[in-house]
Amino acid sequence: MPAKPKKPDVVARAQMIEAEDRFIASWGRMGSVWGISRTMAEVHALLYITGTEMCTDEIMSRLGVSRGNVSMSVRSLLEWSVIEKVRIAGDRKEYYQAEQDVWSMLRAIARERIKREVDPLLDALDEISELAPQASKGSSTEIQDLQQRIEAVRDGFSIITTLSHKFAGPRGAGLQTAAKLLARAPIGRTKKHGSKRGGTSQ
Amino acid sequence: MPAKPKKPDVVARAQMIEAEDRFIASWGRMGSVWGISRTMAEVHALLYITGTEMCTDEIMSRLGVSRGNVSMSVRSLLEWSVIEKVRIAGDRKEYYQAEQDVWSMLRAIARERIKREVDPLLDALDEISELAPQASKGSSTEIQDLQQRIEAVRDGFSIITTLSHKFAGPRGAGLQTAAKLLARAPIGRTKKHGSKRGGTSQ
DNA sequence: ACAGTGTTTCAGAAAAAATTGAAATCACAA
DNA sequence: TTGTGATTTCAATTTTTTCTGAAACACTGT
Repeated sequence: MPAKPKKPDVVARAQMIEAEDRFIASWGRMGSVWGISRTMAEVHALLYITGTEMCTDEIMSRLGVSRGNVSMSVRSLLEWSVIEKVRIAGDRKEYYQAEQDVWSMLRAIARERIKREVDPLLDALDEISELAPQASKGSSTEIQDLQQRIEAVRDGFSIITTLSHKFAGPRGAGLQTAAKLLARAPIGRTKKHGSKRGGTSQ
Repeated sequence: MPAKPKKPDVVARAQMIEAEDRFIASWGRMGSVWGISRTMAEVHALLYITGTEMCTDEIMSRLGVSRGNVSMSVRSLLEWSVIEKVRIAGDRKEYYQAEQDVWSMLRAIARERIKREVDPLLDALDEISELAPQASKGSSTEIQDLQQRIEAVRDGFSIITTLSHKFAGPRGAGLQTAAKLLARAPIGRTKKHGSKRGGTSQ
């Protein structure tokens, strides 16, 4: 048990819990917006923000959700590789711990989202492009236009996917370095949100 | 009225409709995954893939959805600036037409998604960071760690937002050029999906 | 094999989100 | 201003998604 350098007073402790809860709530809310179940996002937030490994029961009681829900959420998070199992000697329970490196985490999230949100669309577009009447010299402009529009979308997403795979690949600092690198290149202009603290820094 | 170079035969015409419907269905399905109402995505898909300006009733009957739903969807799409109103002389109805440039469209989508999915989180994180007990030399490691974790997430998203604003800004070919530029830089490795046709081409 | 823990599954319940449809509102020509 | 047709709004409804809880299952030590 690591020594507590200074025992935080009761007030600070309460504030910490409050801040954690708010973080969990915000992350959970975003989860919904991202098409992820709120609980799944909350479990992740809890493990990340506390940095502690926790077992099912601890998660259940802290978030006030059912065992089944925690079980399902944990499974998805493991698939996403944003948390991992931890075994604790002399304890039969499974403990879970969040990836603590933010960029690893963001890459993992990006990867999963591409997988869910872009790949299926690309597959569908390929299929549709084949199904549609083929454009050729003799085709009506309608047919040519249709093919051209499908192709345009397909190519756009294809480029985005390629890019993402480079940046969000599980190994390497792709996203991080790219982001930092590109953040300085003057392609456009930054907008607000540079308010508090270092912010965009670098 | 532009001449039809070759009147497409009935079969080709049917195939076109079929392809359009499939495109609409796929885009709609993705809409759900993206946290957008299915109808909103379908309306956009319809306007994009046909390239035609359409009025409320045409959209209603083609998609088989209610007037109210079309009205709401159209309003959102206008806010997203992925479609625009068109007035047709001597007609009292409003017509709508989709942005036809794919990169403009993708940039608009990216912009809106950042607005919905990242900005509120950044704001929340700032607030939480203030609310949490402030770290200082005398603080317990718990407090320092908490602040450090909040900060880490904040900075990550902050960089992503900055980047996105550069790439997805309404004017300029930010995303397109960046994508093309970066697509060749060997940061990682590409994976599948280069199957049919030009693919990632350029 | 079995007792004791811990985990997963899944049908039904609850909650959230999307959609309808009709009344209210608007916009414009006469 | 009034009449007409188009559009918007929103309470009620339908559909979809998420969550619960308890039974089934799995693992481990005896």
